[in-house]
Amino acid sequence: MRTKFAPINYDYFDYQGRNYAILIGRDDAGKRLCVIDSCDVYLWAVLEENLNKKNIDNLIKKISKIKLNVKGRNTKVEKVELHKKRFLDKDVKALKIFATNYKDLHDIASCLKLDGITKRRGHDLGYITHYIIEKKIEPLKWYEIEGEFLNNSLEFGGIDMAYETTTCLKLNKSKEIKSEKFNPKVLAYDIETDSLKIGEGEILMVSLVGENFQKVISWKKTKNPQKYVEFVEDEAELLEKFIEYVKEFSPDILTGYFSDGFDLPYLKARADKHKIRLNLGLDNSQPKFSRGTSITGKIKGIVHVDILKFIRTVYAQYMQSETLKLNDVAREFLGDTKKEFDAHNLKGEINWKDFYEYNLHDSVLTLALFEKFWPDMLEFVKTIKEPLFSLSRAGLSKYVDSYILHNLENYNEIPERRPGYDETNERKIQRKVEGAFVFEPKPGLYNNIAIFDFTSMHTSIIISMNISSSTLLEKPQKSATNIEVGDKKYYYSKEKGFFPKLVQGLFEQRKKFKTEYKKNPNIFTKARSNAFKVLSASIHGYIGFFGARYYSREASASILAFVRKFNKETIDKIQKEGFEVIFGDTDSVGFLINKKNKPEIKDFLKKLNSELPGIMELELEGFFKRGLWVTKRSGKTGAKKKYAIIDEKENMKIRGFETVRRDWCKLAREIQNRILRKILIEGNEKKSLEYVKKIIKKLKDREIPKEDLIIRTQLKKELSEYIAQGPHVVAAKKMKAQEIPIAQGGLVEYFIAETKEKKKLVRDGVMLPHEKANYDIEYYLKHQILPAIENIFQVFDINITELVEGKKQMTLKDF
DNA sequence: ATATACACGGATCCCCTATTTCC
DNA sequence: GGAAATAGGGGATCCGTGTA
Repeated sequence: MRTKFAPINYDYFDYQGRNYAILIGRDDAGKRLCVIDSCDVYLWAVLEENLNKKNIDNLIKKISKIKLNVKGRNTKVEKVELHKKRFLDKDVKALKIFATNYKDLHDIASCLKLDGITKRRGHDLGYITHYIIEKKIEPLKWYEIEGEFLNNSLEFGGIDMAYETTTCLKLNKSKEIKSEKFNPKVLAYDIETDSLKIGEGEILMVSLVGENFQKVISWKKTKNPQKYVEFVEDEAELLEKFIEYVKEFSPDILTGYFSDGFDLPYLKARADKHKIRLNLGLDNSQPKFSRGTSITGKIKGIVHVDILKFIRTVYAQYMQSETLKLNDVAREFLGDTKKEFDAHNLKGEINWKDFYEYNLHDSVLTLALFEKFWPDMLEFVKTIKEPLFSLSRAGLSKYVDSYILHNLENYNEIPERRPGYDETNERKIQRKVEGAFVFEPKPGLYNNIAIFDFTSMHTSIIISMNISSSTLLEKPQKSATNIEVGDKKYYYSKEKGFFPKLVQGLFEQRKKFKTEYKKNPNIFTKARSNAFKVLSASIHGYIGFFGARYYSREASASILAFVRKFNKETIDKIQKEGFEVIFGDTDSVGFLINKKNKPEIKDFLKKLNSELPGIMELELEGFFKRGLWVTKRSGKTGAKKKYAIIDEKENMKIRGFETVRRDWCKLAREIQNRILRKILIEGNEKKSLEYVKKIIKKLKDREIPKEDLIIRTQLKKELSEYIAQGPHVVAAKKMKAQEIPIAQGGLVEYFIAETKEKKKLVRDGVMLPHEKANYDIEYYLKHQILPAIENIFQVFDINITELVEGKKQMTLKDF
């Protein structure tokens, strides 16, 4: 039979010792299909350079005879071929060694420690990645396929019968076709429990939300519930009903928010308790949880997506919100928030109807978030060619790694291996490479500033200077690009390496899709542009990441040395042109334009650009009306990575100041923000002083609401791991004692209260938000407000601390 | 385990010295 | 008068969170 098909979920199974890929997806009528296919499995053995034909033939003969029995499985070398390949930019002869079962490639590789073989590669990709590379059947793309029905057949041990509700096909042929976007069927879910510890409480209700589908199932009954609420007798029945509805809806994707870490394991634990099979899988199997630091829940045939993980990988660093809680993320991306309901305080009277609504709305938000990020996930899946499941769990290094692996054959390259345990540790303990250059600013308030910055600086250096692990030359060459790193000098080949070429491809596509987005802005062009932007920006981080296949400390150090060199040279050139440089950090430079007009500055920029090599480019970030730089808290030197600027339209950009830091209380942040704004708009500090006086009076009169005094700090490690007992550690301990849930990664909230004892330590005054106590006026004045504004007034030669404290008598009236 | 380095700044830790307290 | 306790100064370190 012939049909259209888009694969969503990839899995594999063994039958008679061989591997088969099992692809679950949809046809163009929306019907679910299960496609079974196989591919050659092999690894590469790179040969010594000077082997003659006879040596090679002997080697092939020897290898062809390898037979193994691993865990009761017979596996053998089935075929050996000699190929001309490239490995790390060198021409090599390599043997392609085919074997029976992918899982045995490691054992085959151990048999290949033979004379004449220098490297064994390509057996650590994972079967699914290997399959996609081999067969080019990529996730979420459309194919026209031909195959044979498996109708209760015994082929493959009757696997089609396990997938009883699904049509199964054995694939014969496939061809990619251009077609509409793929629209998956998505179901979001969320549970509410009376204890947050996995499996320790009871599941009170569960909500399910999909297209035209809203359901809350609960055994906590009340009169006149909402239409979407369905009652069951007890928790066991709730679980059964949940399974039933998931099966009935039959989603491609089941999504939750933090569902890997909470909802799915909870459901499984409670099902186990009631001896119910949580048979959500299309083959009626139960979810499987991977071990490791963070749990991952996998359901056969359905892609379980914990949307939180994708957001954390791709968006967290660009987000405004200070936590990744559903409420904050929904507010930022959807403009919607959770329903008001204290689900953690279930003592006393519970308004169940509110609770149902709260539960439903969490799923509504989760689905909305999924839909919001679906274009992004789709584009990433297509770009890195890995299935949605692995994409949604991977970090940026995995994204880059996958992109490289799936593009290697364009360069006839044999893949490099993942570093082993020892190698990883060795890389970790290496001294850090020197990073970027940061110019020390001269504190002050300045007018008319221009800022230049390099476009994708690290990436364009990799491309322009041909930097990678394999283009690094062992010996100096006269014509080669070279760069001094410390007391060493590294040389890079003139001949373009596959890695820089691959990065160039990425970079050019990034430019192309950015243009496409600007011409035709919609969510899909935006997502595509963003996917390439994120990937392109992650390359340098990848090279310096200890787990990377193409890790190179030398390359990373060289890139950073070039970053410093170009930044310093640019600063030099700008100064030589007669401008005063105010700040510079990594890839940007800010300077005073003085009497020069904008076209003159732009001409100057053109001149600078004409002197840059390769694809490197300096661009105008903008003209700014005014900017403020302050001193460090200690000493008189200018503080780096801390400034506030304002453009002609009075858009303010604040970097590094306490205003943008979540571990300062709202009061301090707001005062600082208002002061910065007043100063930047008016060009002086007069009105700000008045404002500060007003606030300090309010503070002293205890008129500041407690909410503005709450300090939020993340608990980065386990409580027991802390050496220093800082205020947030003490607060977390208090929470534990009061049975308020707090775990590693959670946000701790507290305020500082007056204490009777002659206090020395801040932590002695730590109080949780709900605790009743008088806030410590002195602490908030000396440790929050003054530190936040002191350096700003310092610029105008005003000692605000002295004004407030030192001359109390004189200023009593003022304050 | 899951991209990098640079930087700020609060709070505690820890050592030292001077001063106070105790017997 | 001498030993022990205490205060406080200051650098080192821990820690979290920014910028790029």
